[in-house]
Amino acid sequence: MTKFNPYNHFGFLTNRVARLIVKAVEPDMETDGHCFPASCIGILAELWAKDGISQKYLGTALIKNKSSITKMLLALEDDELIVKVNDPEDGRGKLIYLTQKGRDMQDIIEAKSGEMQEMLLTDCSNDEIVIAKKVLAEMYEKLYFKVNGHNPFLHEKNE
Amino acid sequence: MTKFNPYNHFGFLTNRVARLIVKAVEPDMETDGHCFPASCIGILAELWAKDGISQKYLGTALIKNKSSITKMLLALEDDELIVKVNDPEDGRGKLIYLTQKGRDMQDIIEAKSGEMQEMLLTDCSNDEIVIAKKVLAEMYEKLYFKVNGHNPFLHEKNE
DNA sequence: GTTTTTTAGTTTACTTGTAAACCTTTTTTA
DNA sequence: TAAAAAAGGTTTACAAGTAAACTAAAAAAC
Repeated sequence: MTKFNPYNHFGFLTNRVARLIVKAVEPDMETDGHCFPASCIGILAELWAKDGISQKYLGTALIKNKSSITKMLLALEDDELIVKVNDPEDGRGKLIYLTQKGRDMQDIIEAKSGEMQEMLLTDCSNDEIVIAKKVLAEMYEKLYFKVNGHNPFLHEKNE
Repeated sequence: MTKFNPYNHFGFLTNRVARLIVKAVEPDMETDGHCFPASCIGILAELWAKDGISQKYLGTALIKNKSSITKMLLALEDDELIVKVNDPEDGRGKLIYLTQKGRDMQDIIEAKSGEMQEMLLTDCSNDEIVIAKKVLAEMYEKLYFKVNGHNPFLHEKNE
């Protein structure tokens, strides 16, 4: 058996990088006074891409179950980043919309993300970064389909 | 403000891909009869790279706190994948070693990881895959240093 | 060399996330 | 169209992960 090299495995790399990003970003968020949990950024990301979506959709997109979504939305509602509206076309459903504050958060987070990328990837060329994103996006779409049985919504809206 | 494109952000991509991989792999693990939780693979990965390490190290490597490590090791011990040994050189410490069963798991998991990569990356060239891994490894090392104040252990052992 | 401080790991109490039962509305079907 | 099945969300009960207090050993300070 050959020695194990974790750097060869996307499961290892994506998991560690994702966790470390959260860990690295959290203290910044606190000092900036944005008090919602980092896990909620995923919900905001979906809403920035498309405002007014259902909780069910958020669940499949974020790979979380519906009770988790309910709780996260509660936190975002408390911070006045989103509002819940009864779906006029379906008495069961609710639609989630960003508030102005929620929309404003987009620039802040995108800026932070860009800063981080620059800081972390000083030894990578622009081409390499583009390729890395392409490969990850490819995995994302294939995995999403495998797990959820349909393609991610974001893609249609952002091609 | 321009439309948000999540595919441009490593925070989004790594987080989603990492979660989806776990979700996609879990059912396979159950049918194969490996009953330890997927989160524990991270511990095994560290041990495959270097057997006989401390719990403290596992904590920093996995970005988990020490009580989480204690619990995960309990699960792995129950499944007879690892053993805990008192550190002969430090009465406080314990060293974690793989059992034969734990070592055998390496091939199984590596095979699964390879299969997955092939299935997911049919539209990417080999070169692109290598570059993507390089970029992720770069981020991993920089983030690891930023969060933990020193470089990852694995790197020294697997260059 | 004794006292103080720090460190590795465990235990206990809490927080966050999930599964399962529930309510309400919609869709299916007969 | 009435009855049955399914679907979106919430609530409740549970599981997994974390923080903080604790134990015991080592290192540092004096």
